[in-house]
Amino acid sequence: MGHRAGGSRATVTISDVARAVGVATSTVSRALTQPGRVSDAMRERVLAAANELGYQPNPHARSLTSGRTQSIALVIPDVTNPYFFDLIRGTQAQAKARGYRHVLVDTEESTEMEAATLAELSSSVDGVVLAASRLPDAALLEASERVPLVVVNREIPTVPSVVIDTPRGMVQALDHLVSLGHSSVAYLAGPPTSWSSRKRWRAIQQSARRLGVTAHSIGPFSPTRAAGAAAADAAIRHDVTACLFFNDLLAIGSLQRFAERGVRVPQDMSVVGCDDIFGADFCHPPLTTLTASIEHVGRVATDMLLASLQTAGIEVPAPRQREKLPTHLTVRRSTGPAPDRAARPIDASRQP
Amino acid sequence: MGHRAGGSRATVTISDVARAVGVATSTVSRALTQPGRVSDAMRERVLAAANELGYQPNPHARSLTSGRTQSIALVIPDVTNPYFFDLIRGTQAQAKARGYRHVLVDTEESTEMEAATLAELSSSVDGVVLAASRLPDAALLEASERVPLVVVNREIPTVPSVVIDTPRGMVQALDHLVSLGHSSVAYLAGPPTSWSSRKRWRAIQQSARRLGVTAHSIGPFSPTRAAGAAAADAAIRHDVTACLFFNDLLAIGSLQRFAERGVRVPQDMSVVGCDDIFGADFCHPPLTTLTASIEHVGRVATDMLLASLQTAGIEVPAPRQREKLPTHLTVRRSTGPAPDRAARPIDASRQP
DNA sequence: CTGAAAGCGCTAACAT
DNA sequence: ATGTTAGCGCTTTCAG
Repeated sequence: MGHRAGGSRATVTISDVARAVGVATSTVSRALTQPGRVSDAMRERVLAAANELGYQPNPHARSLTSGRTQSIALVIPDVTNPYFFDLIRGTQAQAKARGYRHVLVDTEESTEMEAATLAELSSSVDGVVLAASRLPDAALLEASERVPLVVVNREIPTVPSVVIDTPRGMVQALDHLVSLGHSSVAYLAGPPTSWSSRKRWRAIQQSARRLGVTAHSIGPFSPTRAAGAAAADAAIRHDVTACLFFNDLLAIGSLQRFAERGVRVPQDMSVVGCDDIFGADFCHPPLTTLTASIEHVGRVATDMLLASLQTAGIEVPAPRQREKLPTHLTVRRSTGPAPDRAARPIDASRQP
Repeated sequence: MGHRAGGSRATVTISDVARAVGVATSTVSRALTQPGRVSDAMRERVLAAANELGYQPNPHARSLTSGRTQSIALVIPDVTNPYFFDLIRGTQAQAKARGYRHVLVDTEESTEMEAATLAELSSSVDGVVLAASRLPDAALLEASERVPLVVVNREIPTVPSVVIDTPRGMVQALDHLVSLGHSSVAYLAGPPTSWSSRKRWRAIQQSARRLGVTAHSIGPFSPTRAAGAAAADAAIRHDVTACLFFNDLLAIGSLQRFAERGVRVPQDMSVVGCDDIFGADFCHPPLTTLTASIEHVGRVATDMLLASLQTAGIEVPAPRQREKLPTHLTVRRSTGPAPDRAARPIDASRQP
């Protein structure tokens, strides 16, 4: 008997309601979904009957005929990463606000799984928000022809996107470090397939040249706390006084390692993270990092997606198809003046 | 033209494949979903053609006829809470492993939204994992008659559930505190509708009586970091030397407040959290807390749900319908010996 | 093992 | 404003 034959009758369909009211199913359908196209009296009666019978529309049947599913998907490489939680929060909140269901898919950093997911999804949701894709541009371009798509932190001509301007943020961070007297910094890079990581390094590199300081790119590292230890070790080996990390997870992971190795943050080493995730403000020491509301990114991406659904097929100037959201440096206690490196080996007591 | 008429032809359906192979649609359907019921040769041909044409099954059509949707929902009160991150991770991972899609719904701590969600979901997913429900038993019982349901951290006769034995954990925590010399502790309670919170307090209360120490229940508090400050203030006012918090979020939130008010943790106040969420190990000081793999909870709940789907309607002794998972105390640096309260006002130098 | 036919529950032209 | 009539894409009896 399964679950459909619970306490009451089996599934109540639209025709049960129609029969109860004594009208055609189409009338019920309209009363339920197109308020203006039936008389008020009729709407009342239908709603009453539907309520009475405990009618629940079957979304699958609805999708099948209408083509709309009233659901969007968020595709991310790793549900484990707190960064994405803020994104989930944003997309989920905005989807719900707009009456859409929210499907979450984790591709586990696998490009194949990502590709397969996009293919499947194209027939089961109205649109996709794709974050931190590991797929090449061409694949994304093709996917965006099959299903409305908004990519996050990726820029591809003609594909709608929302990116955070972290390269500019990295430049600010570098300025901050230079103004603190640092002249040799490291960028601890993210995954090689990460578009963002490459962009960030390029910005740092250029800015370093302009400022006349040296910058090393070290890595790649997995964007995880666990990899933070290796990143910290590498930074120490490169003899820099400041680190710009690909993300907060790496930075937070490094903090403990620095402590273990007797490298004081920020006295001996300044640390800058990126994203200002949950925890960045209460780790020890609290992290100087690039702040942007990831939740906001999720909302903007969702809005962009849903807006494009409205105008799908119609030749209306679609709303902004490309957003670049600003980020700013939040200075906490993990950055400080560069150690006086000359003083240390020669005469540590020079300072009174 | 929308998205269905991308670069190639419009949607490829099962009958396109059938036509290409020169067989009936039913044969294609079988070849795709019931491997054993067609000849191997036929399967090969169908698969080849499907692949060739870029056929993607339409899950909605599939659900409509078969009744199965190959998707489950996770319903939680607040995507914001890191506790649920781990749960999401667990359910999402296990669902995917079993070939199910994962729908995420946030009810925003609203009982009405939770009820409405459960009603809707009953026709759109194969089953629901419901965590931290704010609904009364009766409502859940009824819901579980309409859709396969597994509740997390809630126990209701006849409804499958996965709970973490935090009451027992709280007793351990109290033992730990008593062994450190504490004799007056506070329980900082969660939401009044939280079944878990009530259970925990009952366990603490009984255990305190047995151990001959005093325990106050203070609150309720919203289970958030923000509420941690108020909780800290309340604890200070109640003049206790140790706090058991409903969850880590509250505990972490309190840490900063204690610091601001000059209450040293753990010298002046011991703090115990619950759940061991992301951040509990790197906050300052690292939190003594009750550890249980929430991700594991998610996996177990999902497995239980999917197992019940297999046997739905069939009178087979369903697998364990009730799991109680253990938790254990992880001692970090937020708990320490009780301050020598007698000594302070009288003679602070008594200890040599 | 394969084909024919009947719908799943609903929406969307067409009619009226 | 409402009713009629086709299906959406697929699975599933029921026949062969």
